[in-house]
Amino acid sequence: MTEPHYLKGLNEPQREAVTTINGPLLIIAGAGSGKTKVLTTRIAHLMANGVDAFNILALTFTNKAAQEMKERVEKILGNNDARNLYIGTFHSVFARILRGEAHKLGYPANFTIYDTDDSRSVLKTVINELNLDDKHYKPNIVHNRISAAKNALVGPAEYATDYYIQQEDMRANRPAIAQIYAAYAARCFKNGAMDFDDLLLKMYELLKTHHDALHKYQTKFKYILIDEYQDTNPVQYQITKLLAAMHENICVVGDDAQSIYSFRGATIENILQFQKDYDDVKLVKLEQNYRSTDTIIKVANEVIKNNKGQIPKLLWTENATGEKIKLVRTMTDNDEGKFVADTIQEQKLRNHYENKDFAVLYRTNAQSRSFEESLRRMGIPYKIYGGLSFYQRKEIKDYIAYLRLIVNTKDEEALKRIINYPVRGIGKTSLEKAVIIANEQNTTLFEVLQSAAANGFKGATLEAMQNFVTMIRYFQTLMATNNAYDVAVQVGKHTNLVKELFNDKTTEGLARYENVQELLNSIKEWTEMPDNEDGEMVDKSLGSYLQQITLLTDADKDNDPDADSVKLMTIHAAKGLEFKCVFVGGIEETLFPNAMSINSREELEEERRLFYVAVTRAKEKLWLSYANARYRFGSLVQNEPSRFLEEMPDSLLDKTYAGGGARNNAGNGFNNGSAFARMQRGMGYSDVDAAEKKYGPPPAKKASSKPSYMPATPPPPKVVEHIPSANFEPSDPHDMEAGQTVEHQKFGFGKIVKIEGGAHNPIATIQFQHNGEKKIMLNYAKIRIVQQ
DNA sequence: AAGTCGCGGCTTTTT
DNA sequence: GCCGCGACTT
Repeated sequence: MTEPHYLKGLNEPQREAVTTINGPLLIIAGAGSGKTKVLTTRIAHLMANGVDAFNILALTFTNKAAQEMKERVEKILGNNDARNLYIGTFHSVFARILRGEAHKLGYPANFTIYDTDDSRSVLKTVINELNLDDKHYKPNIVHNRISAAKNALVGPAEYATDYYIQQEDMRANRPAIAQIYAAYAARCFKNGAMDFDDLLLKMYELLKTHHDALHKYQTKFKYILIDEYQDTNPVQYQITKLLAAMHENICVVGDDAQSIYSFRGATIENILQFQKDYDDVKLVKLEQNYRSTDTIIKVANEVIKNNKGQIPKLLWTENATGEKIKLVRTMTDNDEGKFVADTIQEQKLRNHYENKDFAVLYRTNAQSRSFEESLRRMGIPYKIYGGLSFYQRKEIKDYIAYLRLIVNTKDEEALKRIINYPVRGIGKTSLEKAVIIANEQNTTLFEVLQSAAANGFKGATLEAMQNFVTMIRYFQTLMATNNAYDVAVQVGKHTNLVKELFNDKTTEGLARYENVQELLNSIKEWTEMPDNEDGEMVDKSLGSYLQQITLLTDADKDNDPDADSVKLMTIHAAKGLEFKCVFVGGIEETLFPNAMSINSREELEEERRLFYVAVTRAKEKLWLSYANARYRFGSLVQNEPSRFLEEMPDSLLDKTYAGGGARNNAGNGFNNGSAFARMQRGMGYSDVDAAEKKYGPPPAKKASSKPSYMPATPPPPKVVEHIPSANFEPSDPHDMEAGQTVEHQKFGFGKIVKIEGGAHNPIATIQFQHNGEKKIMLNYAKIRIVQQ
């Protein structure tokens, strides 16, 4: 028997993973171990052995990954049978299923999908209606809490009665969250809307409560594959368990070392539980890395071994040793940005890299700014993933709100957003009145507007409401016979939305107009794209469009993935990706590991896994950088180098200094003095000596440096010099309170006037003897309590 | 009713 | 340092 061509080039464990067709299969796949190749080849192998694509469900982490896998399967098989695969993210696959089944749960088929902003907005409304203070019950805090509950399969009733949960809410002084949760869930239902978590939760409910639906999908999905299994949460686990129960042909792929989403309920327990839930789970480990140099792999291994509790495995590679990892210290975050831009320029010239070979990774979105600025200044094309997305822009949200309302008039969030935009004379007062009536009559806001006369509205307001309703109704008739794009164009015309923006000739107005045009183009593109995935229907309706648009991940929104540009993103967003050259920035205590995560072993280990993910994105070259000080909340804050840096062996590192102004950096061999160290001392930086001891003297500024490369950082304001006492030992911020006499490392002695800002980030107002009154962030400043 | 100004809160990470 | 919100203005 001849071996199928696609098995050639697979190593032994890969081959085993691919050819194990039946039964539960757990693949532990280290970073860069050919996981995607295994998954796609396995799907191809299933199909080559007679499995119908209709019977395969594959759950991936992004829709883009799904698309790519589909294409690769088609390539392997040399036909287009793969188009019938059911493949996508958990959220988009379930949204698609729910669209057909929503009526069973009392939702309209065209249910709206609320993104995080929508959820918070609804929460704010609900919180105010319950006469609670939204300053205390902050919508995002409440939302996180509700989201966590949903992901753990805890409904409102159980939430209210669970002793442990209630204790937690009591301790946080937020006892009414249970009440808010119930009201929020009811409001979403009334609005005909599901939030992100509902897409999972309602899918679970559907399978749990509707036996016919369970049977239908169990029968359909004879083979199930799940990627990034370490990042699944309990709802996802339960859903896939239900779906797989009939055939038990379930293959999950994950790497516990890359589990980085516990904050949204993911747990690697799912991997361990998997082995308990099924009999005879076959375990395959993919440990050979094909992506990175040996040095990168060694460093990654060294760091991750500091975590306790892992599934035993060792990543190894036959790849070349490669260069040492460049560990770079800079003075400020702006210098860090300049260093990255300079180095990219240099590497392009010297080693013929292209822009797209580079990625800049960071812990928080806020860090993108300094990189962005430097790259722009150097004229290097770049693209930022994440942060404020296209669809979060006001003008886009407004436009989409119209489309949402047309599809689902129950969607109160959408209605409120556009009822008076553009201005049509339905002001705040009238709207509030209508909301009250809707709540009293337990009907929707749109229905109140529809019977505005009967509800006592008069004159111009009445007329405006009637016109508005008539217009929306008109769009709905269009929708019955037109595709998403045609309806969207008509909306723009009739509402004057487009004209209004067109007439705004300011720069921002112009940008907004262009954004709306881009939106229309993208709708057009979507409408014209062939979409016969399951061969059942070609649905180019507005409702279908809206449901998929909300679920696009950042990677999916990249409309030109082949563009030659440097890529900037958080490490989370870089999961599953690889780049020839990687910069990881801001590797400092309080940033990475993040200050929020240093209080428990679990959280710290997740930060370390995140660091591991960052490092293993690099194929050829890796730069790790940290700044002595960086701007945070508008002021310069000093940070220690990250503890993770100490976990890497010196022998694999190439430590350099790239202070503000150094044009040339890594490995340039300069070593003629320490002008920068002196300059830093003069500017009041205190950690230069320590850093020099640790990392050796920094190379001096290159004599020919252009003035434009001088530090952009203004010198800190003059302070009256204070020499800390000999026994200076910073006190715990939690021990500080108003009235105490304290000593600040730099500002000297003073008295705490008051402390604000909550326990997580206390800010003290301190009256100093010689330096006036200052606001000090206690988490960062070094302050000693002198006298209670 | 709409626009302007100043204050405060914010920074984890995302579907 | 930026964005959103509320208060205040026209």
